[in-house]
Amino acid sequence: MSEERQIPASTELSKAYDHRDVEPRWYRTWLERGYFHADENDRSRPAFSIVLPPPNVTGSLHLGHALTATIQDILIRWKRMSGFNVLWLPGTDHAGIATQMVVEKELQKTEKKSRHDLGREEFLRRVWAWKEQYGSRIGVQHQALGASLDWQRERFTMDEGLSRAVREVFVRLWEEGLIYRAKKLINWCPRCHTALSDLEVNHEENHAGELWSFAYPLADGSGEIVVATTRPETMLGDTAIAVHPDDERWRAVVGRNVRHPITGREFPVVADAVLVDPKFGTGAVKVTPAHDFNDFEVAQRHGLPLLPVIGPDGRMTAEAGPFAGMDRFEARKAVKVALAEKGLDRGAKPHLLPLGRCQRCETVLEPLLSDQWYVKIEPLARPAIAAVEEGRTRFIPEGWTNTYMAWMRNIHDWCISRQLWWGHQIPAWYCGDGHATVARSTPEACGTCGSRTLRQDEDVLDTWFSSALWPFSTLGWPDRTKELETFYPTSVMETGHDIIFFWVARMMMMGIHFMGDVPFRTVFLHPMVRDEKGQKMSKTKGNVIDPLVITDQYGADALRFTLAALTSAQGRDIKLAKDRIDGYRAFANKLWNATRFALIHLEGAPDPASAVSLARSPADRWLLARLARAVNSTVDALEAFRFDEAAGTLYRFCYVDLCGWYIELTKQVFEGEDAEKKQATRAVLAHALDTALRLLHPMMPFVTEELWQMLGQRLGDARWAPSLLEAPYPERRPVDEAAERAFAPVLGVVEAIRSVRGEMNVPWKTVFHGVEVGGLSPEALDTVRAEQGRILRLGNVEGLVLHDAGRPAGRRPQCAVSVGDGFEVLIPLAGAVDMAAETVRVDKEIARLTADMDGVEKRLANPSFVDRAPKEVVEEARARIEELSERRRKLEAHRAMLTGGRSSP
RNA sequence: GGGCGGAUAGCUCAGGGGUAGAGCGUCGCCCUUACAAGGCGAGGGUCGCAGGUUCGAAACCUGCUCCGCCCA
Repeated sequence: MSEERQIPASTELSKAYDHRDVEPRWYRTWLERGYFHADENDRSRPAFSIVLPPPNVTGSLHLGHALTATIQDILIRWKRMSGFNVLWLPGTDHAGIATQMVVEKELQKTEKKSRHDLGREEFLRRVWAWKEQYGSRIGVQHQALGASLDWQRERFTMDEGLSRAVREVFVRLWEEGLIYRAKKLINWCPRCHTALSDLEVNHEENHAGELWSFAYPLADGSGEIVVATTRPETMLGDTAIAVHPDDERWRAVVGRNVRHPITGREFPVVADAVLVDPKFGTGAVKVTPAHDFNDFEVAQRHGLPLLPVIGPDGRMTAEAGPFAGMDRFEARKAVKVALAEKGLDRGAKPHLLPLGRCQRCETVLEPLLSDQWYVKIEPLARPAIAAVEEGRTRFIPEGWTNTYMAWMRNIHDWCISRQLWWGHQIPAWYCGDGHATVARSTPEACGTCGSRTLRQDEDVLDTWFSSALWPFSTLGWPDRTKELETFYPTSVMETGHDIIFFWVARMMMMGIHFMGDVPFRTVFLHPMVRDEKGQKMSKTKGNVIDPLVITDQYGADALRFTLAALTSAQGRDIKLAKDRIDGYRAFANKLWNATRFALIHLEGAPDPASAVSLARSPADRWLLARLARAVNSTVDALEAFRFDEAAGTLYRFCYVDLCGWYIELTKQVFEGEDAEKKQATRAVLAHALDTALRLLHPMMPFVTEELWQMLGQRLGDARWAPSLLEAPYPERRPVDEAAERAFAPVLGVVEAIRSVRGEMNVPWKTVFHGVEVGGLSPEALDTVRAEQGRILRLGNVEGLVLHDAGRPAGRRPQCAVSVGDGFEVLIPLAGAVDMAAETVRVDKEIARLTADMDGVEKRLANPSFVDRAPKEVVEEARARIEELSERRRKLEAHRAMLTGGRSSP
């Protein structure tokens, strides 16, 4: 057991915490002991499950992923410690286009070959080899972050089981009529040579282009129609001119023909109220149905022919006549020249236009007419909308519900075929007559005509098609597994809000359709991580940060805590500044040193569980009350996904209450002779540290585990768990508010003394002699008397004079006075400082009190405030005035004394 | 064009009708035997602008300005 504990036998800790030594050691240990592995057969405990949204296997994690991993791991570790049967399932997706491109590029570089040179089979072998070699990078990164993922269940969208799920889903949807094949306009990337779904298009808002006008002559030579375009080359595929039906200017030409100035084709002028805005330009619009989505609609409405003039490679087709074979952008220039030569150029002006680009390669997309496979979305979307309306799945922050709904209600059919090799090949086979046979396994014969010469569809499915199945395919579907039974629906889907449509929406549709229940109960959408200047991180900007660089430098705990502290449930973007991470690295060091202090003094400590019963001193009871408050608000915060609040609460408790006050207060006890008091202090200190480390563990797993083990060893507690992962998470408890109130005067007196010292620049070494404390209530007097040793210590005071309850602290020249709520402190300064400085200090304090009073008095002077505000508020204001004026009165008396003292020394 | 956020201390952000907060940075003092990756103290804000509701607005309402995002 002791060798398993992984700690040095010595209690001599180094002065500073070094994450480099601690982090890898613990991760290995946790893994070896199987803490991350979920038990699908354990139904005795409630389940809590998260499937990690699969990152792209070719990629490496960026800070957005680090945030995802951190938040999920916080939830997972918290729930695991809270007694849930926890599953956190890792994996990656095959990222069709991205991976294929990476391997193609590599192939081009090293062997000067294209994938076509290799052939499909050999190329795929290379992709798999590539995946085997580099696909583990993401796992390494997750481990460095401390993610407690169940690696034994790691999945990949292209592995055998998931491929079976993909095929099953495809065939079933086909059989249900929810998958179909059709020739439509789609977004096409001429560089990647594939169709893309709407979501894979990057829209550039205001591309600086030009609006160029030219004239179409009427076929009968009786005039011309001037139209404007941002894409002159498409005029080669025009099949109509459209005008608005109510436009008087053009009414006469509707139904007549124009002649194409280059190809000589004749086509009609049509009236279309949807497409044409009569206020724009001449009010006449050219119509290119085969290369524009709006024009395509016009063609449907008016029965116009579709004339593709640009091919899949972005070059002009034979239909483009003299321009055939020319690149589309070359053709743009050439067409302008050709029309100008014919005297049809009517000028150009600068114009801002929206432009669709390929998400992968930034190439300007081409709307292209082609045969593709589609999922009919509406029947799948309807139940997915209902599930959210009925609250079966809930979004946090709630605001994203609207985004989800809006998209789901306007959703188009989903183009799922991609002209790639890397991916799930579509399980459809064609015979010589073009009949399609869709099947789970390679069919013998055509389902329509029985032909035995079949060729499988060459296209593959959109990667997101397989990702959409992730919440159940990873659990063994289509088999009915224990895993599904135990862990589906998953508890939380945690991802970025930019991914609502890609993952969340599609997983919802597929999960409901195939499992009969939603894939997750809660969707938590985290903010986007930006750099410290607020810029989006992107490869092109070069501001992407590898989480490993950060964890090396600052430690995973510091990075995790920073990310948690910046994640409010408000959804604001995170600007990640290094200073902030550095600050939390210091926090880890603080915990380290607090534990180091504890280890020195905890020898022979009683069981921390006895802390509450042993604690008697006001300081002990005060700390336990503060601890209870910290426990409660941490648990509240975690339940509400308020990671910032959880982090803030724990940071403040550890820094301020535990280290700043309590540990300082214990020094006086540990240096003293009161054995009983020492034992109580040890119990409280050990209990507070134990509890704090448990509370912090989900956010800072490494340093807490290391310290907790040391604490356990020091305490010699045989029941101490071998890992913090097995220790129960602290539970909500009542807060001893009386203890907090009772101790306040002690804290106040110390602060008053320190404040005088600080403001008057009295060095710490200068001891204050004969400090008097007065103006105390009987109860406060008892507390201050019981804790006076601590005041001496924390104020560096010798000889504390406590006045009887209710009696003031006395008035003497050569003193500083501080008046708080329910106490006053008199500090003899003779010889220590200049009395003029004290006058300045007191004047400042009086001015502050006066300003505060003015505000409250103004309110009280308003009769309608006294009349109409709630009684408690008015009472509070009155009490406040009382207190402030009392304090001011005392300070003024003191000031008079100072002035007198100075004039007659 | 439609929609959603945001604007609070020098920076990064909480707060959400009743005394303006935190962290970091800044300034001053201090190597105080857990920690200089530290301690103590201090300074710093007409809560984007203009109206309105209210006894009372940073918060609620309306409009505006700027910034960001999503959708078409």
